[in-house]
Amino acid sequence: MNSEANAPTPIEPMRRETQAERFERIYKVIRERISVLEYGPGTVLNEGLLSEEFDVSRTPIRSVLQRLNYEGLVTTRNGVGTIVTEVDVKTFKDIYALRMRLAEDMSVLSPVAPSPQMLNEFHRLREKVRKLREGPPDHKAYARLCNAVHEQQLELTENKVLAEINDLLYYRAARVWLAFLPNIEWDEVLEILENEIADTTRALELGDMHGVGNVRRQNLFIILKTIGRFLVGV
Amino acid sequence: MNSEANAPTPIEPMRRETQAERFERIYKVIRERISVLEYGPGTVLNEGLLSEEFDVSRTPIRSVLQRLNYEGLVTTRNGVGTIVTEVDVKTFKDIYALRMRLAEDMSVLSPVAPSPQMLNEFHRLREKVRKLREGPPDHKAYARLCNAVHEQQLELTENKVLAEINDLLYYRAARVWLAFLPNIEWDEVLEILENEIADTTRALELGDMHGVGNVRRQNLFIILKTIGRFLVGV
DNA sequence: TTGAGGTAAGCCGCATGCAGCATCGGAACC
DNA sequence: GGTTCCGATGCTGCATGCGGCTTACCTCAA
Repeated sequence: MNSEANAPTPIEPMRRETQAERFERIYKVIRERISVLEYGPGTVLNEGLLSEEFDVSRTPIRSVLQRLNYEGLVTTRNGVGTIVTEVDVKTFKDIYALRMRLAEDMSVLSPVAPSPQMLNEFHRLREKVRKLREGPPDHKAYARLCNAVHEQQLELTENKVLAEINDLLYYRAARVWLAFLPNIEWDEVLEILENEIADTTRALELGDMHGVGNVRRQNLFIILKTIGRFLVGV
Repeated sequence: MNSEANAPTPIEPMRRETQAERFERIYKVIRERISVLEYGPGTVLNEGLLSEEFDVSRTPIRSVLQRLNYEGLVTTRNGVGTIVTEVDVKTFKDIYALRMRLAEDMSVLSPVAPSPQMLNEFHRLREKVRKLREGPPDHKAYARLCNAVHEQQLELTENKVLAEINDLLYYRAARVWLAFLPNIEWDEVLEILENEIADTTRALELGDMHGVGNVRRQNLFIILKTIGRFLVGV
């Protein structure tokens, strides 16, 4: 078939996927499904079905689910299945309070100088939000966009450990916000997001990393307050 | 044998250990061994040997090792074994910088009012340090004491998520300090620890939670600086 | 003596069979 | 009709055999 010179693929000539790479791939797929509420809280994940879908045995699937378990996204119950967690109000508040602090820390501890590529990426994300505003509500697309913004924000610190923890906390509680979207005006939701991106970009262009942290912090606060409006009775 | 009234064990009448409990037990044993340098950096852990020691198959041992892997305490390499990680200098600094911030956060976010039991516990710990100062250097006992102090400090916040993260970061990097102990005067090491406990107790008695955070922060700074003395050449 | 190549042993990653647990529905009894 | 018990079903947890990877040692040749 192939080989025999010709060099059709200069780099990565048919390299098979590593174990670790496959694990990471499956992990991220399932995590995203949880984060965009494709697997909503209470959903029961079946090891057998997942192993069929990803064409591996139950063993590696179990590894992935165990990791998601440690990260608080699912809980596994013997004889039943692996269940996507509900985030209780107290935990949600704890996480957001902490994320607000960490947003400041990020700009204090080891901020990175904003690169042109990064600015470009933020502009691109803002454009995507604008596109989304024109169409009808699409919560999944919105969620994916939030994930992408989050991904970029992780790049703003050189402190890898801090970035890791931010990542953990984001995926652990961000989906609560998604669950509240139906109660909120669609355009308002997107305006909040676009504002955050715009403000962040502005601060980045000025090299004002402290400002970037404040924007993030303020945004988390807005989300916390907005959700709080619906929790007064609880 | 038993049963037939008599009630020899009023509570927990011969209840077998749950899966989760066994997992937690094995996990904590291995984590402690790593944290007190019984398994020093570079040590190769063998799934087969561990499964013999704990009298289970390789499967649950693998679960525990995978968790330790996610937490950054070990890395598993195919065909070789599970290796206790070395903490590189940069990561160490990142973690301590973060822990210093979190020490403040702990007293700001959700401090708990100090209870008499807690004060008692701190007094007890201080007594233990005094005992340790009288004897010859015993790094393992010192390490266990540090773990115990850490455990108590986790009780100082009601923010469970914050406590979790503190725990993760502590076990991930605290053993670096232990590795430097041979370079430092034994009595100085214990004095630092006793001072921290004493200062913390004093602040707790005054209900000054902010002070507690500052004491913790200052102590982390001392450790960071002390280690820094030996890293100038690196 | 030194270097390289090959071989053998040991370990982890995966697949799979089996046992224990949880749940649901039907049947039997009150 | 309502309730309780029990059996069937399906799922996760565990044990284990096998394949692939890594490494160390031994051999042989330069």
